[in-house]
Formats: sequence, C-alpha cells, structure tokens
Amino acid sequence: METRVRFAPSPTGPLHIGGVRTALFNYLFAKKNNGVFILRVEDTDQNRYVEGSEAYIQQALEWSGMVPDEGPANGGAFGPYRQSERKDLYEAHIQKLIAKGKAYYAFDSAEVLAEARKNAEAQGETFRYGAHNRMRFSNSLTWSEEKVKAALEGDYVVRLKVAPGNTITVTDEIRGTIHQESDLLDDKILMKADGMPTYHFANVVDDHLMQISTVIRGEEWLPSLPIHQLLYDAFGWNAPQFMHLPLILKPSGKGKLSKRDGDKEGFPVFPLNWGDAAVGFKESGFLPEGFINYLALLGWNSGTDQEIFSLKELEGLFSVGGIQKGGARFDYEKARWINHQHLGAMQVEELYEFDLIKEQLEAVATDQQINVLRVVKERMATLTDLAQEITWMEDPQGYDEAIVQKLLSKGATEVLDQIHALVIKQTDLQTLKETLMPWAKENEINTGLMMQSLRIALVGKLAGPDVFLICSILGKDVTLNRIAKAIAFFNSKT
RNA sequence: GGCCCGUUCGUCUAUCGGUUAGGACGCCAGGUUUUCAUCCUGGUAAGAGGGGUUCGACUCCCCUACGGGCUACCA
Repeated sequence: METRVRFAPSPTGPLHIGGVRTALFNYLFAKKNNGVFILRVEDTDQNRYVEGSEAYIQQALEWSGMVPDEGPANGGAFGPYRQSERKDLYEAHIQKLIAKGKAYYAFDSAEVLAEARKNAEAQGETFRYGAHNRMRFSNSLTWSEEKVKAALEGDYVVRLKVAPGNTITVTDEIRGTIHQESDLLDDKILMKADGMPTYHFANVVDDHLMQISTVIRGEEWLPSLPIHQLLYDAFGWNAPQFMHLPLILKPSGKGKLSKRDGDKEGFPVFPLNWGDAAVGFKESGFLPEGFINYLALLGWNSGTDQEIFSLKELEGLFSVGGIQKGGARFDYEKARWINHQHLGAMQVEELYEFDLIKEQLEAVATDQQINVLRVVKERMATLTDLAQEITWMEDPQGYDEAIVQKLLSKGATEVLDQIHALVIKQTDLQTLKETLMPWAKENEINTGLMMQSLRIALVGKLAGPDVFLICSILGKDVTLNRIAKAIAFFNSKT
C-alpha cells in the first residue's frame, strides 16, 4: 500500500514549533517510504478561525523545506483540502451512520448539559453522555419519530452511539497495544449544531477518503484514539496505522512549551514572525536546516552518534524505532549550537545572500561587506548575531577603563605614538603585521603591550577578531584616526 | 477526581537480560589564538523508589511516587 500521511493543523493562529515538529515527522516518514505528504486544513471551528493562519502554515512549511505534495495551495486528487469545503461529504457520511444505528440525533440544550455536568461534579463524578443515561435525555432514541422530525427543523447535534460493556483495543506504533473500556467513553458529538463536524468525525472521514495510511500526530490525541477506532468500525472501514508523538516541554518547570516561555526567556517558539505577536526562528537568525535539525532531535534519534543532519539526510535516515516515548524539554542553547554547526558548513558567499545578513551589513561599504562577514562568520551562532560581532566597524564609544589604566602604567601612549608613525608610512595595511612584529622585537617592546594597546585604541575593549584583520578592513585613514583619538584620551588620563 | 501515556547525567539521548552505562548540549579545566569567540583535548554528571521473575536486571512483570495529556457543540 502507498504511504500517505497528512499534517492537519487548525488555522487558529501561527503554527507552534510543536506543530512544525509533527509536520516534520510526517514529512520524513513520507519521504523515507517514497510516500505522499499532504496538508489538510482543519477549519471546522468558525469561532477560532484566524485570518492569515493558513498562509502562515503554508509559508512555514515552505521555509522549512517541507512542501506538501497535496494541499489547499497546490491541490491534488483527494481535495478539497480544507474541511470547511467538505461539508457535503460529512453530511453524506453522518447519514450512513444514522441509518446504521451507529449515531443518533440529540436536542439537549447547552443549559441542560451544563446542569447535568454540574450535578455530576458535585458528586465527584465526571459527566458522561452515554449508554447509562442517554435514555434520560432529549434525542432520537427517546423521542417519537414525529417529534424528531419536527425538531430537526431547529438546532440539533449528532452523537456517536457507543455500545456499553466492550473493551476497545487500539494500537499505537510507538507505544504498542492500548485497551479502553467503552463504558468510560462519551457518546461524542460528531456533528455540531452549526452543521460542521467535530474533529473526531471529520478526521476519520477525511483520513479514510484521502486514503491516509499512517496517522502521525501529537500525543494529546491518544486518549481519543478509541473513539476514532469505534468510528472506523462503525463505518466498516480499516483504520490506518497510528503514531502519537511525545510533546515538547518547557525548558524548566512544569508543562508543555508555550508562547509565554519564549517571551520570558527570550527565544522563539514559532517558525516565522506573526506580526508583532510572535517571534520566529527565521527572524531570529536560524537557518531552515538548523531549525529542522534541532526539531528532529526533539523526540527522535538516528541510533548513531551523528547529530548534524541536512533535511535530505534525515529523509533517508528517519525511522519509527528512533521515536521517543517521553516528552522532550526544549533547549534553546542546543538549538543555537546546531545552527552554529550548519552555519559553519556554509560558504561565506552563500551566507551573504541572506536578507538578514545584508540588512546588518548596510552600514558597511559594499566592497568590504563580504570581507567583514568572512572575518566574523565563525563567531556567529545565528544570522542575527552578526550585528553584535561587527560593532568594531564603528569608532569605539569609550575605552575599558581598567585595561587602559593597566596599559598606561606600561607606557601604552608612547607605544601608540610610534605605531601611529609606522602606520602613516605603511602603504599596504594587509602587511601591517609584518611591519609591527619585527619592529616590536627590535625595540624590545612587549608584544602583548603592543597588541593590547592597538586593540584598545581601535575597538575600546579586549574582544573581537584579529587586530590586523580589523586594521586592513578599517583602512589606513580610519586606523590612524582611531589611534590618534586613543592617544588623546590616554594623555587626558595622565 | 476519573481515564490514558510516560520516567537513563541539569538537558537531548544510546543501551533492545551480562557494558568500566556510550555520545551530544551546558558547565569546569587545559591547549591553540599574545584578546574575546571559534576550534582541539580532558573532566564533571544518570538508570525515581519498593517488590518480584532470572544464574544475572537500566532492560521483563507488579505496586508506589513523580511528570505529561485528555476529560467542550476546541482542535
């Protein structure tokens, strides 16, 4: 059988990285098995629908390198791929279930149900609408045919008729066999009063009609798997394979990763920016492959010591056996390290093509931009680190006082005076090192003193790339100017 | 509360009954770079607890604890 998997998000806002990870595992499983990766938009809740989220999802997948084979954007033989456009299909299928006696109409008002729920809770019990009490409610099981017919003109829902006294057995490819007593299950609502299906119903119908072979989704769906199994059984369909992925947890503390964690700790939780409301990995300077590589390692491992993978490599290596059962804590430091590895494997010329890089290089003369980038490339973990690594392009805003005092006591001013004179005579700053090092040796000037004085003069602090590299990029005029300024400052301190 | 799932270094993980319990991030130390970062080398650190099964359990079973999820006319 052909492998067909789907990623089925709801357009309720930007896609959380947990969703991206689910998409990734679906994508990798499809590629590994020469299968088809489908995007299906589950927009059955009109109240939670957020304009623009579908486009966001599509863009996030494309940026990550996971272009759906079928979906709302590019179509396919099993469309439509938006559930809101499949209402006729759900209507036809719910009629089949009703005709088979596997589902029934219910007319209970929200108030009645809320009341029943409250009473149950007061007795320390969970309210269930099921075999033990369904005959006490307003539905097509308790009402006469005429009454039902009349009521169908108004609001109604359709519920699944769960048979009591059974043990339902389901299989998760990652966790094995799971049993569930049907007595503990709800007569789940399948069709809502607004004519839209609920997740459970739409999901099963669509997965069947779209010939999905393997359902890969988050662990939060595991408790409803028995309901889904019952639906497949009710239709007389074979259920697909199921895999439930472990959740991504907060870096520390309790619970699953949320947007708040990112805001608080200063890291992205979404692939792309969502207006001003959410910060994306892309805009935070991550390479798509670095981002994807980290996500792949959250809940999966290759079984080898290798940790740095390209998307293509992952496609070939992915295995269900490598999927973890327990939740994985999000670790931004490791994500940065992985991105750093991918950055390191890139050519400067490639890196230079990124808009994020170009933006940060705007203040630098065009013919120097790539040289500057080359000098600081290995110091960056993310693309946005560039700005803080090239502050030495600007004149120093001040000098590290403690270092200046120390250098002063060793005669830094005199040394800088002489360096200044040497730089004036220097025609090519590329070879400044070949001038200064021998000079220092001949005149018995401590190399450390020379280097540190020069660095402080140029940058203001003891950090940054090689001093001579800085000089050659800065050029003769700027170098001389900064040295002169530093000498003036040093003199003012004595 | 009920139901379901889970539990190896601080974190991500390897181990599929017999290992000095391995790797990576982080952290610490040393080296390279007369700076910082990178890079290289080394170090630090783990089987939740209690019962079984077995010649032998991190590995299989049970209980407890802890963690997570679900418990909507949301997905």
